[in-house]
Amino acid sequence: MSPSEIQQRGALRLYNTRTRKVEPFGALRDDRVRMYVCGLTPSAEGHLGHARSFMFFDVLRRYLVHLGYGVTFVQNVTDIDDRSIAAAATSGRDWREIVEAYFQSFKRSMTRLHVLEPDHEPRATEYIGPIQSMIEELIVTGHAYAVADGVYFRVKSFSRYGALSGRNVDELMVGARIAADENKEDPLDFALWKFAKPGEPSWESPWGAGRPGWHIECSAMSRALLGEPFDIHGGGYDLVFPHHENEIAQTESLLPVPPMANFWVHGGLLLFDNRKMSKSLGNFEPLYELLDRHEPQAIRFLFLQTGYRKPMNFTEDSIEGATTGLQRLLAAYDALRRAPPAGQHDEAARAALKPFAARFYAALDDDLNTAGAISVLFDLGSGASGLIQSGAASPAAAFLHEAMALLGISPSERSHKPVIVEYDTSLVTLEGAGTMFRIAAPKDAAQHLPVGTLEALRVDVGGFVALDGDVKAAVNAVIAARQRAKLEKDFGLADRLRIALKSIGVVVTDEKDGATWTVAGG
RNA sequence: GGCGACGUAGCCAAGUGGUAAGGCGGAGCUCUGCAAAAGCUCUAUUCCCCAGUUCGAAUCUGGGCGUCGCCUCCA
Repeated sequence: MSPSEIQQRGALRLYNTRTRKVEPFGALRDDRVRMYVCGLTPSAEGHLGHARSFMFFDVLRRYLVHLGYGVTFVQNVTDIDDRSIAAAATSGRDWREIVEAYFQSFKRSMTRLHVLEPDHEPRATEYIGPIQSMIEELIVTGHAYAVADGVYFRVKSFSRYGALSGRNVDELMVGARIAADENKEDPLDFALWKFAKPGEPSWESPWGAGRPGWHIECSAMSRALLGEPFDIHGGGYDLVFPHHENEIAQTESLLPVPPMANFWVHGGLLLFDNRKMSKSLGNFEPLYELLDRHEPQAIRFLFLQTGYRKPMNFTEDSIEGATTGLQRLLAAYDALRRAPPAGQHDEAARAALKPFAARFYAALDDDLNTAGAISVLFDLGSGASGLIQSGAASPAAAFLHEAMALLGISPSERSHKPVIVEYDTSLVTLEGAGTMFRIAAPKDAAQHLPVGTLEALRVDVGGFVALDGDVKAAVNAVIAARQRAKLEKDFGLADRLRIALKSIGVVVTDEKDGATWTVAGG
């Protein structure tokens, strides 16, 4: 089903933190959406909270592309900050090495989660020039000043300070958690440039050797890569204040006409044990570890079943539920895909699908209600047998594929239907109660597959599993032998073979005309 | 102390004025050598509590209780 039949690009509505309303979304110019999403500060391993945020923006990006926009997606890397310097000091390693290691680990996790690569991934240290120019402009225009330990932004010089986060500058003082600093004119002022202490990494500047403060890199890099105003500025809710408030102050102080960004979009935080998952609180499991324990696509599926703006509590129960649900949905997709092609009821079949597609896209248009959209997919999955009978299997499968692709789910092959070949059960023996599994492929000599071999040969293809061809043939041969045993009513042998396959991670599922097998997940 | 969000079945969760989506789990049935999968059916007279507005409220207003977040580095 072509989206254009039922979709109008202007129907997308998005919550805008800047106005605190859900508003119709449109590109500012050229049919191109310029978006900047605050990325990682790689001074520690990424965690699931990062994954939630970046997966959401990934879906937003995919949907904008789907709607026909060109999209320029920028995600920064704040590769210099106090914590990576501190980590370098305690570990004795170079700070660049530490940052690079965490960043590469994070990138691998993003790939496993099917998060698309940003178009630009600028690093703060690569934009020292533009950062310094911006600071210079702020000094010249009276919005910044240099003192003994660095250059600061003069918060009181920007009248709209606090508008994004709904804070009142006078009341911010009362909180008493803002450390007074003898150098600063005002406790609220924040650093644009920090002078280096001995041994710290630094760059030369007109004011003194040092490094950029947090915030300024985003103002400078978004300006350099997207210009102003751009369409969407995103990040986690915890960035609303002070990070995004400060970005606005820096950028808009130099802008004749605000705003810096049309839409400000913030993703809800992920809780773990009902507490915020956070580096500073220390309550998180490294992302790469979690991805080893759980199917990455199931994590994605789980997250998309909660509204992106809501705080969400991650539990083992919830990920198990999502895993099961996703498997069922993909099973329905497989059934639709494998159904015999429809006859000539093409138009009727497409019409049968239209209500599903309409509901699906209506949900996404409504502030990216992915949870509602997924419920439509489940409805479609439940009705799969009916759709097959009415000859709508093919367009239904095509629609499901498109819908899941939008959500970043790859419904690629996950099961292999073996061809039943010539077999000879005498070639199949079991040794050591399933610890050693000797099998013979139809033509080849016997192969030995110790426990764990298949696991070792797993190849991740779009999150699902394909196997090396020889092993696949071998497994098919065993299954063929089992089919023979079943035909001969030797159910004892059939069961032993199934148990043996299971012991090496292969799950056999009988069907009327044969059997399919999958490699057990997890 | 200031600001903000949230509270829907055993669990997760959609739904912002019209009479409770969906998922997981659970129960039963069908199919099946067995197992699994799949299909069908059932699983909240009710949306934290109280008061109010309304013909009508989970949805709006006021009050209360609870949980969480931001105000300091944080996706």
